[in-house]
Amino acid sequence: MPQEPEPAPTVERTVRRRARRATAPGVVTLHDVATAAGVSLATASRVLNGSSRVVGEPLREKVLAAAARLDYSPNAQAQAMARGRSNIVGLVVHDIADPYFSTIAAGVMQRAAASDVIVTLAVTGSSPDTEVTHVAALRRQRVRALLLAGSRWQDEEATAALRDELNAFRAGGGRVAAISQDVLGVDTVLIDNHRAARRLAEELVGLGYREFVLLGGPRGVATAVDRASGFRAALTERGHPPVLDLECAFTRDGAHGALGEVLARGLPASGGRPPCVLAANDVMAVGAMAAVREAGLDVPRDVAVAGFDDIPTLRDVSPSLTTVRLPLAEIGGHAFDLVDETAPQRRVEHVTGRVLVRESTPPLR
Amino acid sequence: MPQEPEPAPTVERTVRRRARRATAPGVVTLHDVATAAGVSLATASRVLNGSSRVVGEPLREKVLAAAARLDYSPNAQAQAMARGRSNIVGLVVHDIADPYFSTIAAGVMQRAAASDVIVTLAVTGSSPDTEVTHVAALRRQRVRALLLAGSRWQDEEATAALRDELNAFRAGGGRVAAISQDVLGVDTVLIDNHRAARRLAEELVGLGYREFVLLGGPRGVATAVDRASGFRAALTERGHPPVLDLECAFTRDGAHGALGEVLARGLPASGGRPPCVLAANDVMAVGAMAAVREAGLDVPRDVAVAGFDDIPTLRDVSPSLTTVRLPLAEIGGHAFDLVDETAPQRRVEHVTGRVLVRESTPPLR
DNA sequence: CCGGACCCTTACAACGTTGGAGGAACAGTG
DNA sequence: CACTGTTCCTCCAACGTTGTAAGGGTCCGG
Repeated sequence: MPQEPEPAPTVERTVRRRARRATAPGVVTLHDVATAAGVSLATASRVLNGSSRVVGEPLREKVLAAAARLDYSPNAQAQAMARGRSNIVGLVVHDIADPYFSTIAAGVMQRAAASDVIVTLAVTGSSPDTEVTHVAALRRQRVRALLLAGSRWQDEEATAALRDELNAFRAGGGRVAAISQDVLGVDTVLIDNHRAARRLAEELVGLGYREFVLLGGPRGVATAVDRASGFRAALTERGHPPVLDLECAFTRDGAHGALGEVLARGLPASGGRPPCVLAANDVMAVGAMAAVREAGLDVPRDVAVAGFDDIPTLRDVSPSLTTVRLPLAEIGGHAFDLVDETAPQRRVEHVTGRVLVRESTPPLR
Repeated sequence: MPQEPEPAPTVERTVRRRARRATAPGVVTLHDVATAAGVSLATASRVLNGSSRVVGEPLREKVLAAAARLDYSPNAQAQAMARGRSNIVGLVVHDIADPYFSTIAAGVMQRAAASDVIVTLAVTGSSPDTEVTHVAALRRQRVRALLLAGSRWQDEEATAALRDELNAFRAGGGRVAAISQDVLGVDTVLIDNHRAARRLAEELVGLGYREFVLLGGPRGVATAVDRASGFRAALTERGHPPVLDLECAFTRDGAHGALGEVLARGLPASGGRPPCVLAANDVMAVGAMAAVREAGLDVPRDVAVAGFDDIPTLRDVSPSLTTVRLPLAEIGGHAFDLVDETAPQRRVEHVTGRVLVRESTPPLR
C-alpha cells in the first residue's frame, strides 16, 4: 500500500495537537516549557529531567525559569512509559486499620520516602480472591515491585492463582517480596511464629500456669495456625495440653465472643490457679481481657492473658500485656529493602520475636 | 524540507520495535495480542478495554482467547496517558501507624475499592514541607484526586506553598478534599473539634470535676489547638479554668512525659477531689494513664482522664476511656465521596463528635 | 582556511494505548 | 443495477515523554 507524502507537518501538527488535546487544558507540558523558553523539546527535557548530556548555563537557566513560571510538573506516567520503568511499589495488606498492618506499612513508607519511591496501597479485607484482584490491578499499574504483607491463607486454589499472577508480574521484570510465610517462592521476611509461640508458652508454664485456654484464630489463616500450633506443641510437650482449644475470628470481636461464651459457662477447673488465656495476637488478647472483665473477673488475679505482636498502641493497657515483640516497622522496612536492592537470588530473612512477660501473667506463688 | 515517502512500514516497524524495546522483554502488549489474534490494534483495544464501539463475535472471541493465552495485562499508565485521566487518588496522612489516620485510611480504601480506584499513600511525618513535597509528587503522578487527611499546621508560609501547589493541581483538572480544618479553600470534611471539646469539658464539670489539667498538644497543630481551646473555653466559662495548661507533642510520649513531670512534683491541690486530665486525643490519654500509674496512683480514683477520637483499638483499655467519638472511617469515606462525585461547587461537610462518658471519669460523689 | 570540538536544534521513532476518520463488505431500497 | 446506509474493521494521529541520529552554527587551534 503506497503512502502519500504528507504535507509539511509542523504547523498543522501543532494546531491539531492543541485542538485534540485529551488532557485537561490547564496542564503544562514539556512542549509548553520548551516553547516558552525558546528552546527545543530535547534541550528542555535534558535540563529538567535528563541525565547524561550537559546543557549550557544560559539556556539551562532560561528553561528552569520557564518551568518555574509555568509551574511545570513532569508527567510521571509519560516518563515511566518512555523510560520503561516506574518508581511505584504496591503494598498489599489485609486491613490497614489493624495496627499490625499499619505498623508494617509505616516501616515501608519510611524506607520508600528515603528511596524516592511512591507507594500504592491495596487492602484485601482478608479475602484471597480480592488479593489476587488487587495484585492484578497493581500489575496493570506497572508497579516496580510488590509487597505482600498479609498472612497466607491455607487455600491451595487461591494460592495457585496468586502464584500465577505473581509469575506473570515477575516475568515482566517486577520484584516481589512477602511478609510472614514462605509459600510463594519469592523473597520473604519470614516470621517464625511457631517458634516464638513455643517460647512464650514455655515461659508461661515456667511461671506456674497449668490450665491454658487457646484462642487460636481461624483454621485458614497461616499466621494464626502457626502460632496456635506453637502454643499447642509446647504445652503438650510440657504435659499441660490446652484445656480448651477454641477457633474464632482473628480479631478483637472473635476473641471477645469466643471467650465470653466460655466464661458464661463458668471457668475451667483450675486447682486454685488462674487459667491462662493464650490469644493469637494482641488485639485478640485485649478483646479477651474485656470479656474477662465483663464476666466480673479480674486480670490477672482470676484469669491471666497473653497476646502476640506487641502492638505499640497497646503497650499501655493495664495490666500490661505479656506478649511476643515483633519488630513490625523493621519488618516492613526490611521487605522494602528486599525489593529495592537488586539481589542475585531469592532470599528469605528470618525474624523471631522476643517474649515479654508483663503484668497480665504474673508468676504464680 | 521535503519528505521522502518512506518505504512500506509494517514489517520494518515491527522489527525495530522489537529491537529497541525499552520495557522488560516479558511484558505482553496490546500489539502482541492483536498480532496473535490476527486483528488490528484498534480492534483488540476495543474488545479488551474499549467501550463505545462493538466488535463482532468471532473476532471478539479470538482476541479474548489470545489475551488469555498470552496473559495480557493492559498498561494502566499508557491508558491514562491516552485517555487523559487516571483512576488513582492520592491520600496524604501524617503517620499511618497512628490509629487515627489508619482508621481514616481504612474508610478511604473501602470506598476506593468499591469505585475501582487505586490509592497512593503518602506520609508527611508531621512536616509541612514534606507534605508539599508529597503533594507535588502526587501531582506528577497525575492522580485524579488528592485527599489531605492531616490536621493543618498554623504555619502561614507552608500553607501558602501548599495552596499554590493545590491550585496548580486543580488547574490541571485534579480534585482535592481535606479532612479537619477548612483553611485550604477546597472541599472539606470539617471536624468540629472546638465544639466537641467544649461539650466534653462541660460534661466533666457536670460530673463534679473542678481541677483540670490540660494536655493540649503543640501550639502549631490546628486540631490540637482547636480541641484545647474548646476545653479551655468551656472550663473558663464554667468558672474552673485549667489549673495546669501544658504544651507537649501530639503523641503518647508527649503526654506521658509532660504529665509524668507534673506528677513527679506532686498532684495539684484538689480539695479532696481527683483532678481530671484532659488529653487532646486518645493516644495521649493512654500515655497519660500510664504516667499516672507509674506515679503509683490510680485511674480514676486519684486522677481522672479523658481523651478524644474514640480510637477503636483503644476501646477496651481499662478503665474504659471517656472520650469523644469521631466516626473516623466514615470521615475517610466521606472525603473520598467529595472527590469522587463531580460536584458543582465547593462543599464543606460538618462532622461533630459524640461525647462518651466511661469509667475513666466516674461521677464524683 | 580548514578540521574538529562543542553545544545546540530539528526530526523522528519509540513507549502502549485510545479514538476519530475512513474504507470495504454487504444488505436494503428505488 | 446503481445508490445509500449499516456494520465492522483498519489506519493513523494523538497522549507526554525519552533518546538518538543527523545536522548546523560558532569558536578555537593548527
